[in-house]
Formats: sequence, C-alpha cells, structure tokens
Amino acid sequence: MSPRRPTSFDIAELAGVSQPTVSRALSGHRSVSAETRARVLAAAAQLHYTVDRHASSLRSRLSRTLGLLFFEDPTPDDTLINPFYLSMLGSMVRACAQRGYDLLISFQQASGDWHVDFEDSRKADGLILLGYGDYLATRPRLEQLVAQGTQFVRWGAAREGQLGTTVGSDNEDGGRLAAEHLISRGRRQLAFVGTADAASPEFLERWAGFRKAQKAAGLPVDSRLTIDARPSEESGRAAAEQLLATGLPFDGVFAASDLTAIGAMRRLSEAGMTVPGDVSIVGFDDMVAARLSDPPLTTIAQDPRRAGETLVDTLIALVEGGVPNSILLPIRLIERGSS
Amino acid sequence: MSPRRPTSFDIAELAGVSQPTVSRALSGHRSVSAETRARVLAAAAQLHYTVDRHASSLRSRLSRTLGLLFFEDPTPDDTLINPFYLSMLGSMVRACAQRGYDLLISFQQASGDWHVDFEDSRKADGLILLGYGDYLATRPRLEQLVAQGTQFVRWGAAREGQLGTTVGSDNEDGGRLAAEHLISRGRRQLAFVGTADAASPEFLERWAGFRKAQKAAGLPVDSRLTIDARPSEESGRAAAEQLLATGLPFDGVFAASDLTAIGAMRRLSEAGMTVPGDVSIVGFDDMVAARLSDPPLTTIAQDPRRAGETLVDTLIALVEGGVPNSILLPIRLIERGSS
DNA sequence: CGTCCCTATACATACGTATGCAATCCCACT
DNA sequence: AGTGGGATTGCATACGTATGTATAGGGACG
Repeated sequence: MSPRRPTSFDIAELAGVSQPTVSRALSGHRSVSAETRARVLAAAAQLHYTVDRHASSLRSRLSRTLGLLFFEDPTPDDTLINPFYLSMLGSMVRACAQRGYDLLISFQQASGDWHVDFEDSRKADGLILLGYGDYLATRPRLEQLVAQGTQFVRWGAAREGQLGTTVGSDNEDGGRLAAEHLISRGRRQLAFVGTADAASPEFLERWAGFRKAQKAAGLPVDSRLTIDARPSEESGRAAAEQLLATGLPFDGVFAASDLTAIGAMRRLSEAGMTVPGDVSIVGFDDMVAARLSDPPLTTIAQDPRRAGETLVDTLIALVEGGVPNSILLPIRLIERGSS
Repeated sequence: MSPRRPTSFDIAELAGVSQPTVSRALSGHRSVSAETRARVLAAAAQLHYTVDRHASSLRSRLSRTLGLLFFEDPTPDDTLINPFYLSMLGSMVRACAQRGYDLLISFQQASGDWHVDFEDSRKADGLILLGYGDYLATRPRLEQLVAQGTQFVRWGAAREGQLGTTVGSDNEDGGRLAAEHLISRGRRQLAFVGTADAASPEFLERWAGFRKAQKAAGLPVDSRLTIDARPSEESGRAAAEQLLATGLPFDGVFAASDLTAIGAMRRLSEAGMTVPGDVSIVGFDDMVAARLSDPPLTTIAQDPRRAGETLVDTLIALVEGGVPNSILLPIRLIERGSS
C-alpha cells in the first residue's frame, strides 16, 4: 500500500511550479507555456498522478459523470430490463469513456423522487432517461428537471411540443419498410399485430407508418386486421388465433415485436399455414431469437450501437453548453426466411 | 433554478445547532441526542437537503460507489456483452441502491491499466470484475490490486490458491445435474459439446461434473464423444456434424451453452434424428431462445438475480472491513421438451 | 460541597482542486 | 527611454463535509 497518494502539490514541487499551474497545465488551459506544460506532464507521469475526482468535482461543481436511469415497467419483473436498452449499454459506456465521462447506472420508478435526488446530490452532470416515456402523469417531473436546469436526454418517440431533447428510432419509417417489403413480396392483405394506442408511442408509430405505406400503395386497410398484442410469445399466439377467428383472408403479418412475431408464426404454422408460402411475417427488434426461429424471422432492426453513442453524444453536448437537436435514427430491414 | 443548494450550515442554522452536529446527526453518530437528531432531520427534510457526495467523499475518502468492470473478450465485438452478465445488472443495481451505494460501469481490456486507474482516481471503493478470468498473463494486475489494498470481487470459477474473493455458479454441479437428468431419461451414451480446456474454466467444470456423474452411474465414457465447440449456433451445428461423423451411437447430448445446444439440435434433426425421441439434449444458460426453440430446450440455469446480489453483498462486506468467503451458487435444471 | 466522569455539543481544521486576481516579465512601439 | 500590453505564473481562497479535540453541563459519589 503506497504511503500517500500524490497530489497536485507534489507534482508542482517536482516540476518547479505552483499548484495552480499544475491544475492549468493538466486541464489544457491555454495560458500555460508549452515548455511548462511538458514539465508538468512529465512529473505527473513520473509519480502516476491522477486528479482526485472528488476534490475536482467539489471545486468545479462538475462531476464528469452521466447518470443512466432505467425506468421500470409497471410490471416489476426484477431481472428483465428491456433487452434493447441493454444492447445499447456497451456503446454508451464506450462513448462515455472516450469523452472522459463516467457512467453511473440507476433504476428508478417513474413515480419516485429521482428528479430531485440526482440534482441534489450532484452525482451526475446529466441524465439519460430510458423507458421514461412521455406519460402525462409523469410529465411534471420532467418539468421540474427543466426548471432546475438539469440536463437530460430521453430515448423514445420524438414528438411536437415535447420537453427536452429526445433521441429515438424512426419507428414510423420502420413500419413503412415492413409494409413495402411485404408488398414487394406480392402480399396484398396485410395484418398488424401489436399495440396501437397512445400509451406505447413507439408501437403506435410503427403501426402508423405501416398503414400509411399500405394506403400509399393503394391497398385496402381493414381495421379488423389490426390485432392488439404485447411483446411476448403467448400474446403473439393469441393474436394469431384472433386473426384466424376473423375469417378474413390475409397473406402478410407485421408484428411490432419479434417475440410477438415468433408466437404468431408458430400458431399460424400449427393452424396449417406455411411460412412464407401462405403468409409472410415481419417482426421488429432483431433479437437473437429472430435469427434462430424456424424459418428465421425477417425483421426491422434498430441500431443499438449508434443509439447509445447518439444518446451520450447528445447529452454531453447539452452538458457542455450546446443546444443539440432531437434526433431520429434510421432503421433497417433484415431479410430472412419468414417473408 | 434554485438560488443556491442548501448546505449542512443551512440545516445547522435552521435546527439551531452547529454544522458538525448536523453531519453527525445525519450519519447516525451515537453521540447525538435523540431530540437533536429529530430536529436536524426535520430541518433537512424541510430544505430538501442532501449530502454533497463530492465533499463527503473528499473528506471521508470513501466514495460509496462500486465499480463494475466488464472485461472484453479477445474478440472485440462492440455491442455483445455476455448476456448472462447483463442479466445480473438489474439485481446489482438494486442491491447497490439498497445499501446506499452507487454503481459505476466501465469496460476494460484485461491488458489495460485499470488496476491503477481506479485506485488512483478514487472513483470507487471496490471493484466487481466480470469476465476477467484468472489467466496467468493477467494475474499480475490482480496482485497489484491486492498490494494496493483495493477491494475486489470476481465472478468466475472458484479455485484453490486464488487471489481475492470469488463468486460463481457451481458449474460442476450443473454438469452433474445434466448427466443425471439424461440418465434418468434412460440415456446411456452421452456426448458433451463445448470447450473442455483450461482457458474456459467454467466450461471445463461443466464437463468435469458431467463426466464424473456419468462414471458414478457406472456408464462408459468415450472421449470421442467430447466435441469442442464455442457458444454459437454455427459451432453447435458443426459439433453435431462431427458427432455424426464419428459413427458412434449416442442418445444424449449435453451442450455447455444454449446456443451450441440449439445449433446441434437443429443439425441432428436435419440428419433425421428426432428430439427427444432418438436423442435427448440439455443446454446451459436458459437464455430466451431456449424457451422458444423447437422443441423447447431443457437447460441448466444459473440464477442471475442471486448472482448479482451476492457479488454486491460480498464486495460491500469487503469494503466495510469484513472478510467474506468465496461463494459457490447453486444451479438448477429446467426441464423442457428436448429431453 | 467538591471532585470526577459522562454526555452532548461546538470549535477548528483538513481533504485536493480550480479559479479570480494580482504580479511579473518581456517585448514592441512611440 | 518611457509606456503599454500580452503572455505566464503565483497568491489567496472557496467548494461542503467529516472528525479530532476541547468545552459546557449535569449527575453521582464521597
């Protein structure tokens, strides 16, 4: 165990300058001559000096830390975080490290006091909000965040008149891609499986883009071919059941989530329909299981790496005084066997 | 934006005591009378006071933060973190929050300078090492950690003469469970698919437990029925191919990973074997795809929630001066259709 | 009634850095 | 040579908390 960790005073003495000069030299302040800076850096390297984050943060009132807040689903299933969020984690950590920031991770209930807690304890310079949505009930907390001057970026659907900065995938375009792909495969009677109400803005957008492209292609849209379903295999199976029960003909299905798609595909196969012979299926998410399903699932993929990087970059821009715009990330189609 | 954030001096004035008394009252120091403490707490609540983490850490030399270090695989695939590690994340965050700690997340290359960086910058009181293994080449860094007095806990195989504290699943028992399950299903000629060398200690243990149980049951062990494979579907398919090529009869397969199991199962089906008619298959991990495969995969499951909690609890015990033992977590069999 | 001890509180200070301001130096310009 | 100004550097201090030490108060005991 080392006797004592070196401070900027030790560096100062070794380099023959004052402590403030060390601080300025290390932070790249321009009023330090090149020669002095070099001497300071050499001394710092020699003693393995690192700035003490706590002292630095105390003085500068900046923590060089971003807070990553996962908001819990209403269903408090402990271990299951939205897999897409998890897949963003890697690139977020990396992007933070590159810019010299740390990433603090935290779970919050949308109804909790997180909006004051983070500001009060000064743990983070800015917040990344995952899964917070834009629900009316929780909007007051965002308003307080803005009032406090706390910087934050949300992942989600960018909409008019929204508070703060948003980064999200172009879900509507994803819906369009799905529709156009099915149409290009000669499909004419298209069904949508997934939630199409305002409580799930992302699903709603997928639905809207899908239906819009359908109309644009001059195809009829039958509202009885929109089936409500949640992102689970069971719900997908149930939705397929309902679809069959309508007695209506259909030859293409777009599911707003891969799990739903896989469940529906299973159920339709069991009912004697062949995939992609009788019906083409397109999912959404490109989760691991999509590649493994039988047939492999054609799906719409978001880019988690880019999403994470963009969130971090946007937040850092905000924290450092910029005024970045909300961003809509492109999305792409992955063609596999199910269509 | 509030004019100024309240400090312990503000609380002191409001409660009619001195600043040190506020500090002691809030930290639960016993030399503060119950009445005074109540007055301080009331004042703190009234002003929404929170301790400034930076000042507190600077003074006390404790950050109340744990560092979570993911070590990268040799293959630098950006977005893919070991899914099991990700599934532990939730419970780790929760456990930290419960104990009043924050969790800082970071990626490291095993060859990097992380071992000095974290100690020097005082960012965390202790480290959780995920994926660091116990490779000879990297052991010196662990030694330096110990020499510095840095507290850490590793996830992995607990072995004799190891540095520091380890938490891991009882992989050997997992292998035993797989073997006994297959045997209970009447299987007699058992194959192992996965890595059985020292570079992957966890896989090696699964293999060892599997073979040991086989011998204990009086079954013959044919080393030609141990096939090398990595955790991917392709590798599983290739392994099945090799297995068939041996010409040896087999009626049970234990794969050290679900992905391998699914790949092997596919390939064997294509080759005309029925599952579980001709051959029973057991995987390892219980990933989402295991439930979705056809037939659903019987598998050995680790408990990510408990794993995360145990890692955090152990590290906190260490940080707070305890001397916790290394821990081996139980593992369980999940029976599904593939066996 | 004095002494001692225990309890509860206040006083003083240190943690390590960043930054406003003053001081110095050197050079150019008049 | 005198003045001014830009470029560097040093001085002093503040950030907000935790803790060692001193102090005041109040019983208990002889």
